[in-house]
Amino acid sequence: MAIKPEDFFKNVISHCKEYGYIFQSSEIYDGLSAVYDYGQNGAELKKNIREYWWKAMVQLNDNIVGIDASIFMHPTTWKASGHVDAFNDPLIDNKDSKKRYRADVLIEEHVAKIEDKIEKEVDKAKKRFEGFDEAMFRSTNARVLEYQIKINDINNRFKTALNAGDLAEVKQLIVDLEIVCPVSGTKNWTDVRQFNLMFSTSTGAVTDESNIIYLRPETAQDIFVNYLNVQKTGRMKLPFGIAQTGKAFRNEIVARQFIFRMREFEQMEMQFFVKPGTEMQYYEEWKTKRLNWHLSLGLGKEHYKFHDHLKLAHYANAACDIEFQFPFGFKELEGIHSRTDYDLKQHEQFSGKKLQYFDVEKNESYVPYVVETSVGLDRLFLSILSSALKEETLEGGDTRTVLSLPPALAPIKVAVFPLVKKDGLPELAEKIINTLKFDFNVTYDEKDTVGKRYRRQDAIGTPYCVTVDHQSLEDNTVTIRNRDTMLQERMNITAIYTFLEERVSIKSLLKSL
RNA sequence: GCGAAAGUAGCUCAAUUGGUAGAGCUCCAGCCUUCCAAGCUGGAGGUUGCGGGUUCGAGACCCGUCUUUCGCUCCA
Repeated sequence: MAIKPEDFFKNVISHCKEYGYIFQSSEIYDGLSAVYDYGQNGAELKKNIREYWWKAMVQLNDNIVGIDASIFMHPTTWKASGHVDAFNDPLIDNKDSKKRYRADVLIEEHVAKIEDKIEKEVDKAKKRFEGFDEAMFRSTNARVLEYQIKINDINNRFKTALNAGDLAEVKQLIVDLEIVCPVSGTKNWTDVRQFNLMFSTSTGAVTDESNIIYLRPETAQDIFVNYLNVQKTGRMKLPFGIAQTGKAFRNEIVARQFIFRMREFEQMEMQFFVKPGTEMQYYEEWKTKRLNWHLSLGLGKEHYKFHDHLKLAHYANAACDIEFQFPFGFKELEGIHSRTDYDLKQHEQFSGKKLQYFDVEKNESYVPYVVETSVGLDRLFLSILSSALKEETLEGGDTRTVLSLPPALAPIKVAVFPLVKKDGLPELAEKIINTLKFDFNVTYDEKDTVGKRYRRQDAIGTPYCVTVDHQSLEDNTVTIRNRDTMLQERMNITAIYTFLEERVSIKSLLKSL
């Protein structure tokens, strides 16, 4: 009974909503496109993933420290990083070919065509007249002058419109010039829109150009601008890393596929500073380490693959993605980039401050190279949740929905039930909860038959259920039932803590690395 | 952004050519019940995404808009 990937993905989304993992933002107001909220279970799962990453990075590596920097940064940061200039183009789409163009390029190309016509006139005249005075011809020939006036008009209109931010006028110009799409040959254009990757707001009570401030589109720059602070105060020696988790914001043109691409999302990044020339060694090392971290979650090796970037960004000398097989195909989960000294050098240049490291062995100062690991927390969440969700057919033809989350990451670690809600069983269950709740997230349920309660916990991914029965009152033993195998074993109440500690703690997961 | 499909109770879905919005599950209060969802009684929950229009009458038809999924596009 194969289920279509498309339908399966819909199941994941509705399961997330039904069991308190993810809600659409502002749902009662019809929602906000590509923004989602984590519910009571989602927040726990997300927190556990973050904690596992943080401890694996910061706690297990004595040369990596963590910071928590702010979302607002000095506007010059984004000039230095290249984000301000990279995404500021007026764009227009042709509705027939569905191709997107930069409006300024379309107009420039049109102007270039008119210039070609002038050149043709000049060439023709050159051949016709002996002792041809080109400058004189250009300034007096009626046809050339007409073309030249046209060009000047276009350029003036375009400049005025652009400076005034009048995008309707830019479109009108394209319409007036009867510019057609090179692919479809039609003039069926959308409106001109200005796209900027970054969200902006302003500081202070008065809004004007001077106090525009951006929400960071990536967390990496916080680490670069704090590089020297951390290195000096932490007495860090190369190679060392700075880790950070936090929100980033991108005004995506198309944000889709549930929490895979959101406008507000959370990154977990680590920038590893190394001696120039050693970066490839550490690049390879981190590729291996990060893949192993993912594999430790037990979602299945076959779901992961590396994708090496053939076309490198201007700052990188090596880059790859760890891709995961989502319900909609293999997509980027984590990026590992060798960023050279590009970022620190840019910040040196724009800030005028030296961001160098004094190497006592070589007795010289230099700007370190950087190897970055950057994973999307929300994507990680989706990878875990979508591979955990299963519809099982049991003996006897029953089906059950089970969320086989890695036990250490599950929102609720254990549920405690009284077999029936009388005869003192609820009281004993409560006692057990009181011994466990300081170390584990525990829940209690006495409604409906115990079988039904097991299934409820299966659906939210609780790895273990403890059931108190009449025998418990006599010999202090309970049954503990495994989510995945559905098998039960009987143990003494005092043994529960250690049993769980070995199976559902972040510590148990860290030890497996 | 373009194109396609969809939006009715918390969930999954009904509602004849336009004629009083229903069911199952869930949830809540009880009853019954000695370990894997299905027993009994009662109850809650909906301006049919939102706004207009056509009509005596709209969940259905028309227009706009929002949201979601899919394809294209985009993703230094």
